[in-house]
Amino acid sequence: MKDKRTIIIENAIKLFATKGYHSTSIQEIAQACGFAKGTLYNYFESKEDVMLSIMKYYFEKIRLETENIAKNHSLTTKEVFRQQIYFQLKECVKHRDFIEMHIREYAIHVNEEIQEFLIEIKANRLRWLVKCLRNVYGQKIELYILDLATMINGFLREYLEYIILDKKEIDIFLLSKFLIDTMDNLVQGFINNGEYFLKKSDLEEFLQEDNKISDLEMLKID
Amino acid sequence: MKDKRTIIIENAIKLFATKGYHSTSIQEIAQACGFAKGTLYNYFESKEDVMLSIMKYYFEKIRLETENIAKNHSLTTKEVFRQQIYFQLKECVKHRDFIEMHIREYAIHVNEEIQEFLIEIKANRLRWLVKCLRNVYGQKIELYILDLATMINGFLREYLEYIILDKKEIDIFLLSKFLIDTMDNLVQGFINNGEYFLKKSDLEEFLQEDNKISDLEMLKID
Amino acid sequence: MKDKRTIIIENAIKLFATKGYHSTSIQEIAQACGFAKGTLYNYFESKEDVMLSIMKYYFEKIRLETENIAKNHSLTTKEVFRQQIYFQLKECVKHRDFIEMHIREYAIHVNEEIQEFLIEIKANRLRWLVKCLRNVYGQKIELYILDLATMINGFLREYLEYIILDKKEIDIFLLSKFLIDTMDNLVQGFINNGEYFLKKSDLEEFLQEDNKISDLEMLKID
Amino acid sequence: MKDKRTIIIENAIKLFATKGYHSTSIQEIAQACGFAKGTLYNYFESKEDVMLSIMKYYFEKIRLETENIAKNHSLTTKEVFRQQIYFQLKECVKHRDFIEMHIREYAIHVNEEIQEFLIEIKANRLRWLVKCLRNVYGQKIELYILDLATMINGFLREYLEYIILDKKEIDIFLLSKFLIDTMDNLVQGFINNGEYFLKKSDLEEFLQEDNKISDLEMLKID
DNA sequence: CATGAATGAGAATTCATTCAT
DNA sequence: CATGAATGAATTCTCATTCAT
Repeated sequence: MKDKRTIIIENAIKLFATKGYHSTSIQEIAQACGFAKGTLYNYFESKEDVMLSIMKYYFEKIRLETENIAKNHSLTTKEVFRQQIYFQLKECVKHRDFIEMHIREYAIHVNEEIQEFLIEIKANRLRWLVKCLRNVYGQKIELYILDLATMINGFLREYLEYIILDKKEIDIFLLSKFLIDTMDNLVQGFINNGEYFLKKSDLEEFLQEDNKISDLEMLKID
Repeated sequence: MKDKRTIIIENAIKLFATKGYHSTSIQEIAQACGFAKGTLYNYFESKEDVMLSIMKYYFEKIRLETENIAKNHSLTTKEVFRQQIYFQLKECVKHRDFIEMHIREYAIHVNEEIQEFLIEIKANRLRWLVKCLRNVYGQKIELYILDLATMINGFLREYLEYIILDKKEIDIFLLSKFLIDTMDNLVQGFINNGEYFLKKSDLEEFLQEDNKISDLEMLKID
Repeated sequence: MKDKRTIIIENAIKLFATKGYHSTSIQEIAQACGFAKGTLYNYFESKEDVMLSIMKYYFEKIRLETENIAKNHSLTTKEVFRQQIYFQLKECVKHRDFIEMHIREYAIHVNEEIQEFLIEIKANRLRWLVKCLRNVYGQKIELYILDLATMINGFLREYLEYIILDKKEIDIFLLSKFLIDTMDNLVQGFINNGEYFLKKSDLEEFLQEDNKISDLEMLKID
Repeated sequence: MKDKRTIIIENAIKLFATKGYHSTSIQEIAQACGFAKGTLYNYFESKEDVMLSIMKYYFEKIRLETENIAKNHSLTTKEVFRQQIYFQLKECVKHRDFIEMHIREYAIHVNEEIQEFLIEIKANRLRWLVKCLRNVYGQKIELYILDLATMINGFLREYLEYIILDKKEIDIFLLSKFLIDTMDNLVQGFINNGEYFLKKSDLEEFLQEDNKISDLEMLKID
């Protein structure tokens, strides 16, 4: 049963990425899978459910793969972080279809459940980044930690867009190193200036962990 | 006649932002406007045309408003740039609905024309940022200018998302100053390290100006 | 007032002939006339009324023109008939648009009134042909007169179709002579054989004249 | 599956014949069939497709039936021709709805494909008539063969109209004999006079057979 | 009279979902 | 489980007609 579900998810994602969620019909997905339309409904409750399942499936997949890879390390925390970023980017390119869909139809309006799921993913990621930064730089960046996490997210997103949407051939290894260096620069700058923008209270609901998606807790690696 | 078009655009944008393009029907837009369904078709050729018009309307509006504001200045180029960013953010908040729609349905699949329009907007913005950076920092950052522009974009996008999607009350003036400071940090860091990532050849097609949308040349202020 | 009506009719006929009644919109007719849409409704009650008026207008026009031409004659009845046929064909070519529309959308379903009008036209034409034949050949063909009239109609229709639909360049003068000769042949044949097919009782309702359309009584020439 | 297609075609034809193509909605056809609207779209691509399918279906049906009937004959070529005409008339009456639709909406503007199909049918019929005439009368009528074919067509059309539109009860057997006799008269007359009107070059494109519709080659019996 | 914006009924078509086989 | 025909609600778009200016 897992097998057919996977086939459906992987075909659906491809179609959603190229044609968009709303412009892809169940019929087309079934056709791409080589199944009958009705068969899809034995594995998914609805088209919306396909979408939600895709998200759960891929985020979980990416989380697992990242987790597995980043286990054994007698390395510095910074190098661990760099490797994690590197592998995340690598996974993103590997699941290019999903990421493309995700970029294109960010927070696409399908239903409440998906909406909430995406917010959780976002919050989860922020918490993970904060934890990583804390591991790497220690207490001295506590004041700037939210701004740093936010900026890193923005950078990654922007570069990912070049890679995915504009199909640039980019050296991901170099990019991960470049990101770490840039991060060091920023940290140095923050410490010199003493300035920060975001306060913990600004992102309260993002930062407090609830148990909703403990089973997906994406990217919670260390 | 201009009046009704504007009413339609402003109601449509609100609906697109909250419900998404595909989940909003012409019927609903008409209802929100207090018009009959047919009336919309006296002002727009199709639903797609509503979407494209929205984009042209708002980008033009934002461009014009930014342009007007940033005219008289006996200020440093850096301060000019900060004010421009400040006003852009302000405009984004003012046109919150549009920006929300834009964030949510980035590169949404409507049709080719809209796709191309969005690419032009993106390219245009990159060129503008590059020009600003050159004005502010001069030749010494030429090597890093694409990375800087990319990062600033990512930075702004991420903070905008907090403001728009998560409805944070954020002090935009402070944010603009914080951005400039961060930018200074980045520049300093780049110059110290001598490292860069993006090469001119990577973004060739984005950088070469064509005349397609000279009439919209968004945000080309100085 | 007559003037604008005529402009409308003549533009409408052109459009109906090329695009068909249902595929031509009031908007298009108005545009072709250079009027506003509303203006049409000052001259016609509805689109259906335009169609009916077209038919009345053209049949009347053709009738009048034929009538005028065929007045002075010191000719044989057969030559008169030939000339009438000749002029009718000529008029048909002159009003090619109307005839084309008429051929294409024969008995088109617009409304009851038009339906009835067309039946009257058809009956009228049959009566006229019968009268002509009686004038030309006298009592001896009385038995065969309905078949003869029917056949002549069929012949003319078929040749007209070549001229109008297939845009053949055809010598109408020769055609009228050819028709008369063929008719002579048929008459000779009928008289030799003594056979006929249609009986007066078959076409009763067509043959009995009522006054419904006395004002149009098309083609009632002599 | 064939079954439902047939039900749809037969109901559609009835409605098209009485109300006209454009005044009949898909809804009405579905209702007449006892199906849901959507069901029609499982069997036909569009309303236009229904129309084209009707034409192909009926012309093919009539062709097949005529073909089957006219096979065994130890008869004169003239008698064969008469029987063929007889059966064609009979089929026309049998498929009264289709013929009525065909008469009423001759060359109706639906789309290019249907337009072309009708022209092919027309050309095909002309070629078939020419071949029959040649079989029956031999070389001596070669000069007059196009006029003869045209006239026979006009003749049949006119009488068919009485039968179909005016619902006359007519003895088709007698009509077929009457047609043959009339044809003989015409042939005799043509030969006596030596006159003809249509030249081969006038109908060139109609006469040259192409392979487009070889599979429908309507009424090509011998 | 002339205008043309407004109307809204109605059309064709799509497609997620159901369900009998 | 697999199928795919049937469904019908929903959608976009058209267009004859009205009517205030």
